[in-house]
Amino acid sequence: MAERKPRKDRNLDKASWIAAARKMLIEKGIAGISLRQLAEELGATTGAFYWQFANLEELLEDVRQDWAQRNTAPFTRAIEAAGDDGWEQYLAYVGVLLKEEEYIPQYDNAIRDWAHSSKRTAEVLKEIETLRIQQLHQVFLAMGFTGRAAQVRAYVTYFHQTGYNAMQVSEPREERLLNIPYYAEVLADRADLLDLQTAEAVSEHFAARDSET
Amino acid sequence: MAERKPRKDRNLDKASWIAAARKMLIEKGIAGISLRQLAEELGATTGAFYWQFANLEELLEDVRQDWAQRNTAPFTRAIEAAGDDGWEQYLAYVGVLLKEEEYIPQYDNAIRDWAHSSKRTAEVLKEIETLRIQQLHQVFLAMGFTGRAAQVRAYVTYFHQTGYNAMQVSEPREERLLNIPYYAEVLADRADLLDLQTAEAVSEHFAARDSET
DNA sequence: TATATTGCGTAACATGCGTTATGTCCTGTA
DNA sequence: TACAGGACATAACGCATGTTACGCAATATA
Repeated sequence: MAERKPRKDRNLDKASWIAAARKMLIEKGIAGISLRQLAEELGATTGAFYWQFANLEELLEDVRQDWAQRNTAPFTRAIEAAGDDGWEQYLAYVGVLLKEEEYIPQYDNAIRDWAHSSKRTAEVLKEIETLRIQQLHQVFLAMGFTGRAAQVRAYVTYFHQTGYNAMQVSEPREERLLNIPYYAEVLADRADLLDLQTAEAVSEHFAARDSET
Repeated sequence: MAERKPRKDRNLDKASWIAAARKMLIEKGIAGISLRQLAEELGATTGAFYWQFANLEELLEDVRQDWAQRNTAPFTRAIEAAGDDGWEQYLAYVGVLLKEEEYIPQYDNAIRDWAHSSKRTAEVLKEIETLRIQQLHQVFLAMGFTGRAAQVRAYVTYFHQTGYNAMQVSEPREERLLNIPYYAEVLADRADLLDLQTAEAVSEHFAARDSET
């Protein structure tokens, strides 16, 4: 039962606890996080935890920062890499959403839930969301929309994304891809993508864009 | 400390507990609900609770049903009262959203949070959301949109609403009203409301519609 | 080789939780 | 007026939680 492993094999640094907490937060929500379960997940005990952190809140604050960085940076990178053209920026943004490799929508959901019971989390969430909407606003300005029209399109796009994630839609990937051109028509007023009639065509349109950079 | 009130004054029926639980759920989320605090809110103790319910789960199931009814019926009523015209139905739908008297957006948020930790809640949520999206789909069909275009507009409208609520936007009411015409232009492809240049004009447009029925 | 420090494991504490057993007052009925 | 049952309050049980005190082995240092 002791099973005390030699020092070299164990590597319980802060990052390990943060990673385990992130996983547990995404899977079970903030209420599902407990120190004992975190420790068990890592094959350790609560005693080990208090060597790295002063208390649970200190870990949770690190998780908030982990989220802010992981789920924002991919969009910033993609948009900046797309150049000055607004339409290209929009496609790059949607590309990150569709891949769901770097950006983890469930991470967003968990943070949003948590924000309802934690003032500090609500603070961080609000800060990041303001930043994201400003990013989208710039994209629509670059597309040629002005004033309230650009603002509203940024809102609709981001709220739609948030709502889609929050609902955990169980849409087949093919259906989702086939809808993309219609979203583009509604949100960006561009019919360009309506020519893409199959899911493969939509997918390739974004895949080709990836390898360009 | 005893402070036992006479029987006539107390009225601890099921509805009282459900109302208290609804309030607590909306304010603090599902994790903030505890039997002892509920009892304290009602000036009672946990003993009183178990006279009305077999256990906590039984109350929570009643809360789920309370939500399903309270936050769905207003839209159904408004749309049916609007007649056959799709555009009128859309305006009626937005009217309920704007009033925020019957429909409580925070109640939706709390249920959606809860759904992440409760399989049964996720089940009820999914059922209601499917129903809501079908309602919107019918509205856009009545407006003349067909096939995937009607479907996507139903999605965007509902996801946008969900996202707006989930983000707890702190938008001044005047700003929100001024944006409404632009939402209508994007989502319903109708520029009718763009003539409304002031918040009062938008507000009156929906107020006039209310008193018609 | 002796010692100090790092890096944990172990066990206990106080607290809050849902639930239950039991006691007790109030009210309706005869 | 006596009694039965409804409508609670009270107190305790078992459990999970964050936190802390303490012990101990592995490593670094001298």
